[in-house]
Amino acid sequence: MRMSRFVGQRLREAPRDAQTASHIFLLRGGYCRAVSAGIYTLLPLGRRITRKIEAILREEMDRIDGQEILMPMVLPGELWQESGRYDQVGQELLRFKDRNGKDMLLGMTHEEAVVQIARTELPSHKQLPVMLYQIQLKYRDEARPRAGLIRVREFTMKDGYSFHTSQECLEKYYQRAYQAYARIFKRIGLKHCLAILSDSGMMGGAVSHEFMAIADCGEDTIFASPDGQYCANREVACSKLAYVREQPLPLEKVHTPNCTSIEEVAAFLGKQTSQTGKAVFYKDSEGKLVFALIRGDLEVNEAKLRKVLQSPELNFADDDLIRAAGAVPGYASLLDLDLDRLRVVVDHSAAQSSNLVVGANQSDWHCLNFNFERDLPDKSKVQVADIATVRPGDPCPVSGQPLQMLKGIEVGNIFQLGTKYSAAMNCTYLDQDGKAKPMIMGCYGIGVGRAMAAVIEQSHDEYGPIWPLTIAPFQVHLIGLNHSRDDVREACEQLYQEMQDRGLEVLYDDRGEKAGFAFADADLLGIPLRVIVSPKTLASQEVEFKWRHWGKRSEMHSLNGLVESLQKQIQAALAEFSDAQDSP
RNA sequence: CGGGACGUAGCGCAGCCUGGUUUAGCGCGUUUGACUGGGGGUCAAAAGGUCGAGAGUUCGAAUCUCUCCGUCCCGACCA
Repeated sequence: MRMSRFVGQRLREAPRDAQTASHIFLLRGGYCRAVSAGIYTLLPLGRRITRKIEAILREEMDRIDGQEILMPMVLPGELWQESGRYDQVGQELLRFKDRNGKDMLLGMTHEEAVVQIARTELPSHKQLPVMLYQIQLKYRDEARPRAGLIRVREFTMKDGYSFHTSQECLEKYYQRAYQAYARIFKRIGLKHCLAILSDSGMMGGAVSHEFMAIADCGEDTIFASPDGQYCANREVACSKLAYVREQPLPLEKVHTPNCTSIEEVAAFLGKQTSQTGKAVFYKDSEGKLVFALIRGDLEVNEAKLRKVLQSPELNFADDDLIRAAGAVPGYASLLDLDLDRLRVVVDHSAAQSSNLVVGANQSDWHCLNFNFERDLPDKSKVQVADIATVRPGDPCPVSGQPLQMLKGIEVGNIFQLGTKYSAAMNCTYLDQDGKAKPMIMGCYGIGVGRAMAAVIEQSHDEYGPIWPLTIAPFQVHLIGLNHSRDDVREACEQLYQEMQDRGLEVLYDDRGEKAGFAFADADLLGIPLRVIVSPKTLASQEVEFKWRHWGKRSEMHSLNGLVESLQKQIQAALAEFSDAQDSP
């Protein structure tokens, strides 16, 4: 491709809206343009990259026996009513009516659509297992798109769905998918990518992993053990905290005027916050009050609590609701409370610690020496669970080592769905025994544009992206300096022709711009190999070449045999990514 | 949905507070020409604007008031 014809202007300055490296460089380099909040057009540069990522995705999905299909982005509401999600999912699902007034929606994920296919196309156990995948647009009406292509409303996703006759078969396939994902991210060039335990959220299902590209701008918080034995999303991460166990002392009421916060109470009584119990109130999906009790120095993890309560929604309760249940805000306590009027969840930290300071359920009074086992004889109305937010440095649940906190971009995820959708939507097969059974499903997603952005976050310098050869928009950037001179132009044209003949992907800067201008553009394009032709190099029948990741350093190479040499270097470099080709 | 900021040419900004010599400027980019030629060069000329939209105040509004829309940031939410 000749740069004089190539669409996508480089910008000297980034739009003010762009904050993260990937957002800035994607816009400055002319990879994409915003159309609306979280909605982008990919320009040729960006599209060339996503096509390469998509090609890798197809290869790896095919290698684990995936079959590509293409489902529509526009779906009838009734299909989602079958699974129950039409009403469950919130405003991220964009609903609208067609001209006949029929409920329609834009697909944000395709379980329903693929189940519709599976239940008609796969009637027999003999056909299973099967994995169907697609690379298709999704739409999620995000409340807050951000960071360029990292969090968008419309995006391309590779989503795959597997169908099995047994949990065992699903687990086996899940392992293959896991391996395929590891290969994919390696081939795409994501260097720091962790597979972590995650919350399956609205997807349902028991086991799931998220693949996180570690990057400071990532939205997800990860807790990782330094020895690599444990790695989990903050939403599910747990730790092995030690709890203070002592001989229980008698309950004692103490006057604590104007001490409505844990810090105030602890300071007033001369205690550590970890010697107190904190009451946190929420309102669940049905509007019922939730009383969460946790050790004073810890925070409630709402994602965990939501799961314990099986409540998709959870909001802080207002004081009126708390009072209505008979509790006193600021001094609330499980003691002297009618537990039928609310839901109670007690964190292990509060259930297992001895002699905590808790509220007395009376304004300006607390109780010393609360012991859960002793002081709440009727445990039937109380759930004890892990609802604590892990803190950096807390001990790893596996190794006991202090957990590190990392930020990550979720570039992919895999779920063992089980029969959630097949059961709800009557997706059954006839088994050997002649009985209809629901298929056991898994699902596997990767965001294409987000993966591209994540690569920039991990691989750039102050001048622009540094693309891995496997997904680079071009392999070679050929630049002619003093391009108006016949000898330079002719040498460039000849090289350009030869590179194309040999199948190299080459972008040829034939614009005749000044060196500084051309180099600055080249840095923003981030093409791995750069070849520079100028009167200076031609004087010795040479050209200059360098790898983008070298920075400004370069080497000379004789014109003779140049293209062959580049081809070899490219093959060698690609081979470094392709030990991923080994069978799992 | 809560908090904050912003909206003037493709991009970055000034002007607004204190309304009127503003025919709305500047830098980058774009077009034309010349000189240049190794890290966004110099000179000359040019094109490009419903000042986010609407209403109001005023003799007069980019500037003051109100409403709406849009965008970004923090939080909430997020298969």
